[in-house]
Amino acid sequence: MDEGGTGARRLSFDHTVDAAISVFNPKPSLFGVGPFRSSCKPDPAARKQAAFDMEQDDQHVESSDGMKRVVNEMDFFGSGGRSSSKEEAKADVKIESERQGLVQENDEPAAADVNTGLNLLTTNIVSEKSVPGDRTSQNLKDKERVNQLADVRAELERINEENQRLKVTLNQVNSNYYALQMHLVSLMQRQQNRRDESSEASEMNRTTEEKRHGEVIVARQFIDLGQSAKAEKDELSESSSDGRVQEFSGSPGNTIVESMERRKTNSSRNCETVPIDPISRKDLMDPGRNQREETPEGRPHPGWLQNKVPKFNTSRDVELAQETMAMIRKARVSVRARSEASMISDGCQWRKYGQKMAKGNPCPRAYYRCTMATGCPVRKQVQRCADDRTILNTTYEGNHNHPLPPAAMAMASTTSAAASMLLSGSMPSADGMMNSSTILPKGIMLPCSPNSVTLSASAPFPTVTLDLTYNPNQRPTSQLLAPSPNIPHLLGHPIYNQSKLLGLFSSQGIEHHPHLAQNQMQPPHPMADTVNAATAAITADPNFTAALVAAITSIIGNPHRDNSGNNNSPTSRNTVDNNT
DNA sequence: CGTGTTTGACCGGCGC
DNA sequence: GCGCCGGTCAAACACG
Repeated sequence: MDEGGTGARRLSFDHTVDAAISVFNPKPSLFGVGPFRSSCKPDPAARKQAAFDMEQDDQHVESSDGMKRVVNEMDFFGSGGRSSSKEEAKADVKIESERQGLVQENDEPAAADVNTGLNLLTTNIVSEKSVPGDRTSQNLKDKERVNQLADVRAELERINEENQRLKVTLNQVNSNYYALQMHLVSLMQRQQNRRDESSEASEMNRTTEEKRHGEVIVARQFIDLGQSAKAEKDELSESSSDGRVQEFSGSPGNTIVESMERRKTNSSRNCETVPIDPISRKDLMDPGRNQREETPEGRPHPGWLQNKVPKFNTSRDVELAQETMAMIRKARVSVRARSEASMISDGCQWRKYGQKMAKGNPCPRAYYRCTMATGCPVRKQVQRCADDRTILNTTYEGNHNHPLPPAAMAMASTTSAAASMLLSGSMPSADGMMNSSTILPKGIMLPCSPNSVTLSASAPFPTVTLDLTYNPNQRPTSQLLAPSPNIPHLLGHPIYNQSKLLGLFSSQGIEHHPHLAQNQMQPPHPMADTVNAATAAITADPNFTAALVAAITSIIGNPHRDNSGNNNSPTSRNTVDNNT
């Protein structure tokens, strides 16, 4: 079919999600909305299609019987719950364009393709008025058209079915992608708190304990996260455990959680595990709830959104969800990174609109506004740390209203997950660190940097801080670390042995610590092996792989991203180029 | 000339 | 009400 049509469908869906996903949504770029959208508009043959792209309601299409049918929008991903009349209306519209294309392909007389196909009976009427000698040939043409129409209808049905499948698959990929982000970032946070708590314990005991159970422990963490999703459904759908299994196994896209279930049954239960707070579990899925909440047609997306997201049966639920969305828009994500450059590179274009001297900090605070799209509300503040001026503190605020370039997806994904976590129920206190130590399995250590994720709900806006800085002198002696805590955790995964990925945050100061780069190349710590094991389990999932590929592509596929729209120092850029 | 930066002025929220 | 402070605006300026 035409690219425009496909683009329209994707655009419609992505627009839905884009409006609902938290701070930085990578999906528009992930699925290439822009090119599709632009490509479909200029085509005159697809003009009607493009009109539907605009999602203008109540467009009237005159059908063959002279009746005017109403087409609300051109959503080929429309759910099966829609009325059949709308389905027919869409089919009619689609057939028109199909028919036009076929007529031209068959090189029929010009008289045949003048008709736009809006009124198939018109030709018959005209033929009846024509001379009898032409009737035979005209009937043949009509029969041929009918045959073509039947073929086109069959093709349309097939394409619609494929669209449905694609829609489901897309939803599942998106859902798994974001769920995994939240899970992993949440995991990082819990690990941090766990580390704080366990610092009192004996280092030797913990070392042996982790060596013995590390793999199982990490696996259990993901298992518990999987359980969390399950438990959420339990609370909401009151389904039995058997029903849960059926629900998860019903769709291929839920294999992440499903695999967690399987691993749960296969893994050892030697680890001490305290059940995750149900509230926290439920809130882990908040972004999904938000996704669904802002579906334009007021109906949920299929796939995980139906499976894992609380259903809003009351206006209060909707109200709460709206409040959550408002919080997400207000939420801020702060990224601490070492950099001598004036600004870290995140792939976006920024325009400085102000600078102020903040109280208590001799370094000025710079205000930037996203200029990748007119009216993009995203802003960020950049300020050096007063204590350590090599640390750059970047605070993001707002939602991008435009597709993000691939280069911006990495940071966007990280901050998005962080913001989602921040606004989830994992934030127990009004102000302070997330205290989840009580819900963590004992002895779990993950390669997160100290204070890698800090949550604060203090006024005026909740803020989550991703600490990408690293000071080897501050490494706790009792800490069992993966190769380098300063390595950015792409989608929650520690990045080592991937030299190309070193460029991701190189402008954020890693280049200033050559030993870190060396460290990253060293064989992973035994604890890191456990992380790798868990990582491998997750990355085995094809849905995660797709999301991860998109993110990695955004990193290594754009070595010159730093040159776009920020004023990083040449040193940073050179480092990136060298690493890529 | 267009674009981005600089910088003083302005505004609104908040605490006293 | 006043002052402080954070955030934004917009004119002036710099740069390619």
